[in-house]
Amino acid sequence: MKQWVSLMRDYGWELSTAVVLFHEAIARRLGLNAAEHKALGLIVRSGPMPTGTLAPELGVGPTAVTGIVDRLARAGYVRREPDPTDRRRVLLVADESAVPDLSGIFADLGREMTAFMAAYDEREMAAIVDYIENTIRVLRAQTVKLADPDPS
Amino acid sequence: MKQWVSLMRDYGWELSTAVVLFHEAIARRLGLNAAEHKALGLIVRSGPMPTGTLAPELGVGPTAVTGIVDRLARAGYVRREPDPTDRRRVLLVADESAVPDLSGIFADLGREMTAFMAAYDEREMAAIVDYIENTIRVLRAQTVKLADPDPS
DNA sequence: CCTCATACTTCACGAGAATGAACTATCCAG
DNA sequence: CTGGATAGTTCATTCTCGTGAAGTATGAGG
Repeated sequence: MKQWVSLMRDYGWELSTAVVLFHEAIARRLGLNAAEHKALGLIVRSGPMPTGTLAPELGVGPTAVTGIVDRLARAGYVRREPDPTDRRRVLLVADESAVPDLSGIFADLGREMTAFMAAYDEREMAAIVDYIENTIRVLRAQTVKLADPDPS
Repeated sequence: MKQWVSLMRDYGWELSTAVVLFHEAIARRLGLNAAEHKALGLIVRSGPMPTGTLAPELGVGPTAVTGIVDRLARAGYVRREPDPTDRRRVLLVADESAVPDLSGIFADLGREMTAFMAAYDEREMAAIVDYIENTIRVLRAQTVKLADPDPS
């Protein structure tokens, strides 16, 4: 069992690198820099959100968000909509239709993932899900620890 | 079996996000931007390499590498050494000793990963390794496809 | 040797993006 | 209704970083 440890360490590193490079490739394909890509991801996943919510998530000041959203809006990936409940606010809504060739990439990705995962039985699948869940948990914990140098 | 598919899609997204945020947190902790972090990773993993090798990997011109390496060298993460076989070249060598608090993070990460992985038996472990291998393969393939918009 | 190519650096410049102050519009508490 | 707080934007400024041209040093072929 001991030999798995170093093996997994290498695999973890390679997977991590592959994920990062994949993200970078997507951003480049969309013509977005890191901050814009991150912002778009947040808007797509967390649904319509006000501008102010984005600033702390991105780690930039509120003024920078205006520029980031300007570029995303100009590219057509998001649009600004007034918040009906608070007219000071501007809700950022992802424009799904404006991601032309990327849907093909994600479709390919999903198809290929599904293809090789079809070979797993229930117990193997459960183990994989467990592995992923725990990896996410551990990564998040270490990320928090990295952001907070002095946990007093 | 069908319900796994959408479940895995969400997990894939979350894992991917966690990995990216972890990388960003490391870079910030080291005081490095994306290019510098990427360069350091390449030097650490692929051993001593000449400056010129880095430029295409980072997607920048050779002149930019000088600045990137300057910052890495000033921070103490790498040092320049003359190539004994070709005195025009400058070899970039990672300085392992200059990563103080980060070794603790990686030690924690490895320990926690090892901890929950101890519960898997051989067959489960094999499934997980297979999953990781295939995911890496698929991600790399899609990354290439993204970089090359017109595969003629 | 002499010439040309290669490896890296230096420098001046320019593009991109984040910042803080100031401004407008809106909400809310008293 | 009035004063103060909040949401977002605009503007001028500043900073970072990559580029291209030019310079230095070294290697390789005739």
